Amino acid sequence: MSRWQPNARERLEQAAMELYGERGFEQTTVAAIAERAGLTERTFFRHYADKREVLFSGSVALQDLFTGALAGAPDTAAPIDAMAAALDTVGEFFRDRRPYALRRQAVVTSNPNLRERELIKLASLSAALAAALHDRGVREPAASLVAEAGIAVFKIAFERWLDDPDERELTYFVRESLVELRAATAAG
Amino acid sequence: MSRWQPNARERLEQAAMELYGERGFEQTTVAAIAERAGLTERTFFRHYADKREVLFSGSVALQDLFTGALAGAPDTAAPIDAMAAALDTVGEFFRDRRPYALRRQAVVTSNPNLRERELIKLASLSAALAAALHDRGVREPAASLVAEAGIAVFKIAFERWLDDPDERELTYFVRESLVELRAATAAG
DNA sequence: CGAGCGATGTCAGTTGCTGTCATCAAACGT
DNA sequence: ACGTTTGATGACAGCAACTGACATCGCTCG
Repeated sequence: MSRWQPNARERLEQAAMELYGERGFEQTTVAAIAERAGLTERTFFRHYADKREVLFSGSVALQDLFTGALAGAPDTAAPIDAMAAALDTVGEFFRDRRPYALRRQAVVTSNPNLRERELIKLASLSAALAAALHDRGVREPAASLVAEAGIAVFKIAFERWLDDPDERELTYFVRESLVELRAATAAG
Repeated sequence: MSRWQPNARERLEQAAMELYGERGFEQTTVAAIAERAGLTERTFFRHYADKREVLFSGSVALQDLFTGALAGAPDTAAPIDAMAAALDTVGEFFRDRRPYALRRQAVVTSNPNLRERELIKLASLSAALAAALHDRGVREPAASLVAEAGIAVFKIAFERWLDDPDERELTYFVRESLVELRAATAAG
């Protein structure tokens, strides 16, 4: 038998989500999270750089999925169409994850520090998408603009998806937002 | 004669900019900023909510300028054209501010905490722009999408403006980026 | 001229976060 | 089979960000 229980990171993440939800982010000490996970405060900081990061372990997976889908689009696809395909893939990914996303979003949006962290994760994602577009031969500033546009569509579609009482799929809102963006920029 | 020197906030901001530039953000203590400004640490926190905020006092002015310009566009202008007009106004605003913007951006981009703060200021600006578009009768999700697109254009144009060895004006890059965005979203 | 206000100072306390060293089970090499 | 190394954790000390409570004292207003 092992000296310690396995899955330390998972336990820390679950304890953090619970406590941030119960008492709020500011009112939760790292010591309390560690205690609920059966670990010490020092060990928390070995797994996560700070108190916010514990809610963002999934962001690398999202980034890999997103950039992979973008790179996997047909070479002949225009940048915006490759982005549309990648957005569809990401929409699929969240198909069964709405309950968790709802709980998590409630915690994140209720605290400015967590919102800041979320925004920098999206900025990192945007930079990765721009790099993937460079690999497709897209030049600046088009690559960065299409990347930012994709992130904007994703952000707004994601919000609307979580708010939707009819529980339509994320893919629906992603497509809706992309159509709206194209219409809005084409006008005038 | 007054009991204290006037312009405490200005002195704190200048001291902070200097020290963040000289030693870096992390290596600068709030006590050191306060000391250079001839004040105490406690007084620093009476003027600024935290160590980062001292670099962002100008963000409300930018937000007011941006939303005011958007609201001031002709009623007949399409949302994207109103945004284009507002972006031009903002471009003008920075005409003589490149030297300061360069110094400040060097400090902000060199520290993740400051980048996070900058991103949440831009998110707040985006929300204000979306609200101004609502006032113009634009509905969701178009309002938020055009707002986000405007911020994306501003961000990318701003970067390119600061990097430009030819020192062309911000307005030039704003227009360039907007044209590129329209071309990219129209394709396909 | 006295009362209250407002900006600052002083001080103690909590908490996020880091450096350093110790511990000990498991994997590894011989 | 046995010593060694490794890797995750604990224990502890310490710094700096931030907060609450109370004191100070010029200035303004009546």
